[in-house]
Amino acid sequence: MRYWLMKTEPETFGVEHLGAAPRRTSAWDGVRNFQARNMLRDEMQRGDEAFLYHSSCDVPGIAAIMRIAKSGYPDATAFERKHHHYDADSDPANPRWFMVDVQLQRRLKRVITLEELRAHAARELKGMVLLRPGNRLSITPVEAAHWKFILTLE
DNA sequence: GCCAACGTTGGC
DNA sequence: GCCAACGTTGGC
Repeated sequence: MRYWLMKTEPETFGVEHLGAAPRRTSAWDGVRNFQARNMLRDEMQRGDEAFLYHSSCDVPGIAAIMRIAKSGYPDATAFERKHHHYDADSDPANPRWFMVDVQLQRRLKRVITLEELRAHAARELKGMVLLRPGNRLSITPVEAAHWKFILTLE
């Protein structure tokens, strides 16, 4: 089992959108970056766990834990002409973009902020992809040791 | 294959 | 709103 961190803007798709109904799953659509696509398509497996990270907001940070409920499958929004994420170059016979289904496991008791994570960047969280300068990837792998440490901050 | 121009991301 | 850091595009 692997661990991931998935970024989202809370106003667009935050923890509230995942929530409420138990066992509800949501498709993580709209990823239009090849590196992230490769992870969605090739690496993320059902049962993996992922931090839900809120970006572009007042307090960026980790807000919840999700479980991958379904491994990668074609992102159908790429084929919908009217859709915000439409991509004319994605051929339904050979889809370019992929998504996974996620399921909320639990909200964290509090948001673990980017600032806090950065405070440990030189030691406990050394090498964490999220903290690398210039990183913009919306999906990043998380090492098991980092995952555990972050939960101790909660 | 190079690289400049451009668009996007995302913290601040 | 600013801007650095990337990714993508497209001319050559």
